[in-house]
Amino acid sequence: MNKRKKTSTNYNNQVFLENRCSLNELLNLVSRRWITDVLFCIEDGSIRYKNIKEDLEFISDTVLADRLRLLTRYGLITKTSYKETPPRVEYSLTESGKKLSELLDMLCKFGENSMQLCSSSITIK
Amino acid sequence: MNKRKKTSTNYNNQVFLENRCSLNELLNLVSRRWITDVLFCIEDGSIRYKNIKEDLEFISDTVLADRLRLLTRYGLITKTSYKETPPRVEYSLTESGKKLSELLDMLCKFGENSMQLCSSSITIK
DNA sequence: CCGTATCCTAAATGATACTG
DNA sequence: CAGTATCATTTAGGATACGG
Repeated sequence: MNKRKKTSTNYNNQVFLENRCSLNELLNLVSRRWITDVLFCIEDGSIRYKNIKEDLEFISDTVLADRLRLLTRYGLITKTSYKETPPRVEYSLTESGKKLSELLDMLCKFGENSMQLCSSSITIK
Repeated sequence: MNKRKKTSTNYNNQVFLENRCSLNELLNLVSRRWITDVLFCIEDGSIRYKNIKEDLEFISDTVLADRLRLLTRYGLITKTSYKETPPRVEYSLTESGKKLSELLDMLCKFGENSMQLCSSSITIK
């Protein structure tokens, strides 16, 4: 979405971590705000931009467009554009996307059952 | 680490998402930079602050201290302080931490086998 | 309808100096 | 040794306006 500064320690550390373990790259993708929600929306049948936007009422255009681009770029969803007016675009999960969805479900269950989540990680200093 | 502003859309959206699905809270924790690396370090036997700092050569004191606090707060590791001089503090994984570690391993394998990671998510616009 | 471009705010991360 | 306090930087996320 934004340009990165390629000389910062911040940038270098992220590169270091992603080279160290590919989990870090995956988490950097999957933890972006709204992204798993977008994935689950599509899986549950909200396959058009407008539907997703309605389901996730507070998501902004910039972010939704960015998340769809990322998910497509990583091969987790596919985009089909029909040449009509007004334009129609549909998204669907790939096999890889379905697999990831299952893994995320397991993580979610772990969170609910085995961890003391606080309903708001963000209140923790 | 920093205070949050409780009136921002940014804040409200995060609360919305964490209430919507606890996966979001878990991901918000687990995706913080260095945190899985710290967890794996401890699991692999680097149980003291200094050891972890050596293993993760570029991590800063502020971040390492913060990540240890978070992991402890969420019950993923336990901290044992020995009243000696110089002070000795040791960390170890809880059962919950070990379980999470396994799940993260699965995610990691998924990333390596089923996804086209680009070795640098950060170069993607 | 499905986005993009631009600009701005807030949060995450890091550097430095210091302490029990 | 194992951190904390303060401050600065970088990046993610959001608001608004607009376009094919």
